[in-house]
Amino acid sequence: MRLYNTLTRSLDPFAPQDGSTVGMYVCGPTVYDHLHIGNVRPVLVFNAFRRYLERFHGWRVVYVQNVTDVDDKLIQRAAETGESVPALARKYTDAYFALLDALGVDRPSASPRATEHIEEMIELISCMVKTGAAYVRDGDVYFRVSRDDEYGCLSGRSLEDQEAGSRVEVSDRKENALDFTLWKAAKPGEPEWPSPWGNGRPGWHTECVVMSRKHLGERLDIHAGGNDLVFPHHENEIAQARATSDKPFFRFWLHNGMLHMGEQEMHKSLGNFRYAYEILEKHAAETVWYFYLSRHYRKPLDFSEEGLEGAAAAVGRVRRLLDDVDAELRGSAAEPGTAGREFLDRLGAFRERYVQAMDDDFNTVGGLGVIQELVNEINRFRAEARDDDRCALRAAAELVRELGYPLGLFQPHVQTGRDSEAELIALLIELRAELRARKEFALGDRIRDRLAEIGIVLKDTAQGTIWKSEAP
RNA sequence: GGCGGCGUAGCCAAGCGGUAAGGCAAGGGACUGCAAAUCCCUGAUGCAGCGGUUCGAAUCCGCUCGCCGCCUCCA
Repeated sequence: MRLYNTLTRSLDPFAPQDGSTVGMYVCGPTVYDHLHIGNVRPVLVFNAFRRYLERFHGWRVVYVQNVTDVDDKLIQRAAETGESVPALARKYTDAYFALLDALGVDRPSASPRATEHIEEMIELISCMVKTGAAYVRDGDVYFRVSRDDEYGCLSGRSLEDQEAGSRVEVSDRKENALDFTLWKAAKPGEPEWPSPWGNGRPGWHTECVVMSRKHLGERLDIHAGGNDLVFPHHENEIAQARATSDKPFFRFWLHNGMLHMGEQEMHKSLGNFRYAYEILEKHAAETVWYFYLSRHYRKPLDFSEEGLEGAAAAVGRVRRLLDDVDAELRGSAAEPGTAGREFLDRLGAFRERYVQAMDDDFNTVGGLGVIQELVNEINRFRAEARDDDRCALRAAAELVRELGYPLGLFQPHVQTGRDSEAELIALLIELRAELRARKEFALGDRIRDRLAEIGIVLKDTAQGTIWKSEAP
């Protein structure tokens, strides 16, 4: 497969270095508030990516996503609400994991906290101070960008370029406006840890270097995050990695596009944001996945209620097909005839085209298109297939579920009903068929209506009446 | 000022030099006692505009117009 690599600015062929395990690091949340709908994009996109690598390439994926639980924003928020920083961090860390669960997102292989790696960060910073890659000023420590010839290699901007722009505020403490903070001296009341430079806390850019190395070791395959992190965050990570080791850092840098509200990027400081949990109050998780993955991950995505409704309709059409097939084939176990086998032979091409799209820089939109075409194919077969071929629909439905899995779509509902329930419903359907044959429609409709009231929906098809239970 | 992105039918959107996927919405038809669902049919002679390269361009190059992002914490 090939992936667009921000580091090389080109589509590069990708495979894990050791041939079997992919080490992946995705920048996670700063837990000072609930995740907003923009934060959800990398969570969904890279989780889908992880699932795809595991299921369709057979690679094991070690997926690390950090939790930043000490930071200026957290301190500020705590001061506003009167809570302690750790309490605030715990509260929103819990909310973050609850959101992952609600979305049906897999838990990361590891979710390292910044506060659990203070010692290691101090070690790394000490190393940079020792070699002159960093310098100390009144209890603060800064990275010295002038010592790094390759600074700017990720974001494609030279030091000269940026100084010319000079939008960066010049601090009298820094040697260069672009020098960034590695360690920040604590003010009274702020969270603090002892260090060789006095009490303080680490800067944001150091934690990801320490935690990715610690949890991935040599498997630094992919580093991912929003494209707003390219500069300065990821640039600064690379600079620190280069300053502290000769070993190569991440080979692939993947960046998702921003979520827009109308014409603008959504941003808390603009006040045009919405919390992610609000969306789940109105829409199923599956709808949310479909919406986010129906646009290529590198492009900006316009958030809209209409978009979500369109996604819900698209998901619903596939869901109904799968539900109908499940209901129709309930209990049957036969071998398809010639026409059925021919139909199944045609299906392989859909899987191939799906993989082709997904392997091409994770083109989930193309993948979704293939699934929709597959659904159309199944529907056509379903409309004309003879009875002894219909069992082929089961394998077709399985294929839809297989292709949908990485995208968080079309997985079977948890089965809650009991066999006796199914038998009772079958009995009622039988009675209703008898009544309809006698043209006693009023009584027949009453059975259907009463069942609908308790969540059992009947549908009369050319192959007889099928039923399914509606999720409450 | 530097770096980068986007503009494809009513709406969303793929496409990466070989003759415009897919979804949503809409209309017509079939099926049906009624429901619900499904199936079939109908769509861009054209991909912001103008030039250029090519046998061939939505796709490459140049210019123009419009929109957006990063360069400061931000997914």
